[in-house]
This record gives sequence, structure tokens and C-alpha cells, in this order.
Amino acid sequence: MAATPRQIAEEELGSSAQRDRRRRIIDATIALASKGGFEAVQMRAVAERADVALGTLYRYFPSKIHLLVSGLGAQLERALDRMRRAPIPGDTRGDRMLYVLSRITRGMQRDPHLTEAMTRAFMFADTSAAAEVDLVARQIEELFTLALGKEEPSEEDKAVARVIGDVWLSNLVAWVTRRASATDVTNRLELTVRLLMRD
Amino acid sequence: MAATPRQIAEEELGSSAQRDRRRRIIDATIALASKGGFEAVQMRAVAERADVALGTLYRYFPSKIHLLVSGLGAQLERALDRMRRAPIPGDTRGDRMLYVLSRITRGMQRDPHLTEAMTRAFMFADTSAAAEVDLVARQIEELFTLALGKEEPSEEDKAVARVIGDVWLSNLVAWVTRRASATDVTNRLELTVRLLMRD
DNA sequence: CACGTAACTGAAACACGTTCTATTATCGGC
DNA sequence: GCCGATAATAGAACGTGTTTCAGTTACGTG
Repeated sequence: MAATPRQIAEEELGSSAQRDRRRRIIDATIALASKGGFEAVQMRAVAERADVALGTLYRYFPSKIHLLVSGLGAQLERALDRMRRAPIPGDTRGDRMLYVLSRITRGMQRDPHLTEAMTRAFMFADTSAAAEVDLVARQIEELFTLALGKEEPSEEDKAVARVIGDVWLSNLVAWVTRRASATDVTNRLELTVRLLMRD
Repeated sequence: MAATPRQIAEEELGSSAQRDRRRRIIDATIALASKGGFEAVQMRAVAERADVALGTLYRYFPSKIHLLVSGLGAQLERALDRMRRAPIPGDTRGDRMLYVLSRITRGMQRDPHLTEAMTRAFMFADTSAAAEVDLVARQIEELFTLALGKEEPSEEDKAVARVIGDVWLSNLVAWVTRRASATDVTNRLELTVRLLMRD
């Protein structure tokens, strides 16, 4: 009788060897993406670099998109941790938001290929990766909600954070395809913040 | 001596036979996308349906992404034409914007597969399709600038239009991956308009 | 009308994401 | 320590986007 062994469960990886494999896979993905962007993240190359068989790679991540979006999730989680730890400088909501925006934007400019790979994966994802994508979307929301620097964000605060997240994503896509320069992105984000927060 | 015959020039298609081929290709693309979304737009299928050889298809559109984004551009151009013709109802900027938003949103809901195919192609495009993508981006900007219903949009008007376009795109992506329902999208867009236009 | 060039065709070939198969290693429970 | 089940491995195989190429056709020009 063929059971249904498909799909590895959540983050519930039993043995430490499995946790380690997973980490190696994500590391390999990020290294390859960082060097050559989306197209350089080839499943055979990831498997080889992570020292797992191709089939194993697919058991951990059912597609290239899952893989890259999961990597993005991992990176964002780290960014969020840093963000949660240190208080955000700035006197007004707007100042704090601009601070966070410029920090993140600089971060992504530091590794254009990685940014390109992850952004495109995130945007291209289909419904099969909706869970992973949704996680990232919530992380982005939290990031910009934190940026407001309030203990208890109001509904309006959350809405503002979401709009800024949306604008940020659009600009990220434009930057990644070189339709917008870093300066363009910065200007548009500042303008957006000004429009949304008149305090 | 091998010349460099690569790449078909802009819209400068000489003969009417060529214009016709191009139209057949776009039509085939839209028909296939409409029926089965991004994955159903297979280059061999498009070629067959448009009654051209695969090589010819690639001569007109250098990739599947170019093809779909060009199709999106064509559709948007039609939408813009309609929009330019009839005046937009509504007393305030916000009302007119909401009118346009709901019209477009309904339009996309009417053909989910087509929307999915085009949205994902637009978002996934790399630098090689930057020209086509940029055209679409400008069309979207114009659409929402028109929606403000002013003869001479101010700089702020344009900025607002761009922000709304960005939010709309993000929500489109979320809807396409079924992370957001149509109602979610509508609500978020209304909220955004409210935040941006307090008149 | 004949010619030369560029466009089109049909088919094969290639690349990379994904799936499948046969085999071997590992792990949890006895 | 042994057994059955689950996971991992190596490698082949498949599908679809993309490229290439040899032969054919259509078109503008002398």
C-alpha cells in the first residue's frame, strides 16, 4: 500500500541531522543567489553545494520558489529580531519610518543579486507557495508597523504600515529590474511617507 | 558575413502580414492565458494557435515574459482609451479614484486566469523586458492619474496616483495567489484612498 | 521578370525545474 | 543488536522555455 509520505512537515524537523541539512540548503541558496541572482540558483547547484541529493532538496522544499521565499523569510526574521531589540531613533512616526526604510533599502542595495533573486521569487510565487509568501508578507507588515515605534499601533497605524510596505515592494521590483535607481526609490519612499503622515 | 538580424524592431512592422501575425500571436496568448493562466501559455501552444512557427514567435517576442507583458500593455491601452473617452463620475478626487479602482478590480476579477498570467509575468520580468514593463508601469500611472479627473495634475496628484498604483499592484499579486479575497482588496484600496486623500 | 535578402518554417537540440526509480543508510521501537 | 519504516542517494527521465539550423518562401529592387 502506498502511503502519502509527500511533503516534509513544517519546521518540525526531527533529528539534528535534518535541521542541519535544512540549514545547509538555505545557506547554499543564499550563497548562490548572492553570487548570481535568481538564475544562478539552480536546483542541481543548490543540492550539490548543500551536499544533498536532488531528491532530498525537493523533499525539504517542493520548488525553487518555496526555497527562495523561505530564504527570504529567514533573512527577514533576522532583520526583525535586530529591529525588535534596539529602539528605533526618531522623534516622529515619520522620522522613524524613514530611518527604517533607509536602513532596509541600504541593506538590499548591499547585495543586489540576492535581492533580485528573492524579490522575483516572492513576486512570482503561485498559490502552491501561498503559505510561505504569506509569512513574508506578514513579516513586512510587522517590520513597518514596528517602524512606527508605537507600543500599541492603532488600526490606522497598521493601514499606513501596509501601504508603505506595498509601495516599498513595488519600488523594490522596479529597482531590481533597473527601471528605478536607488535615488528614485528613496525619493518615492520619502514622498509616500510625507503623503501618509502629516504630523 | 553574418549580419545581425536579431530582434524585430519596435512596433515598426512593415507589411500588413506582419502586423497580422503579431496580432494573431497576442490573441492566441490572451486566449490561452484566459483559459489556463500563466502555465497554459506555452510557447509551442501559442505558436500553433497563432499559426506561426516557433522560431517566428521568438522573432516577434524574445521570451514568454515579453509576450505576456506586451499583451498586458495592449489590454491596458484599451482600458486607457475607454477611460480617456468618457468623463469619470464622482464629485471628489477620492470618489473618482474609487470609481476607477472598482471598475478595474471588477474587470480583473472577471478573468482570473488572464489576470494571473499577466500579473505574474509583469512581476517576474527581468531587466531584458524592462522596456515592456516600464511601458506598463507608465500606463498604470496614467490610469490612476486620469482617475483623479484633473486637467493638470499637480506633482502631489501624480505622487498620489503612483502610490495607489503600487498598492493596487501589491493587492493584485495577493489576490492572484489567493492570499487576499476580492473583498480584502476592495477594503484595502478604499482605506488607502482615505489615507491619501482627505478632501 | 530575375535576383538577392530577409522572413518564415519545421524540426532537432539544449537547459533547467521537476519527477521517478532503484538502492542504500538511518532511526525508533522491540 | 535486529526489524520495519522512513529518509537519503545517485542517476535517469520528462516537460517546457529557448536556441539553432537547414531548407523554403515572400518581398522589394534593379
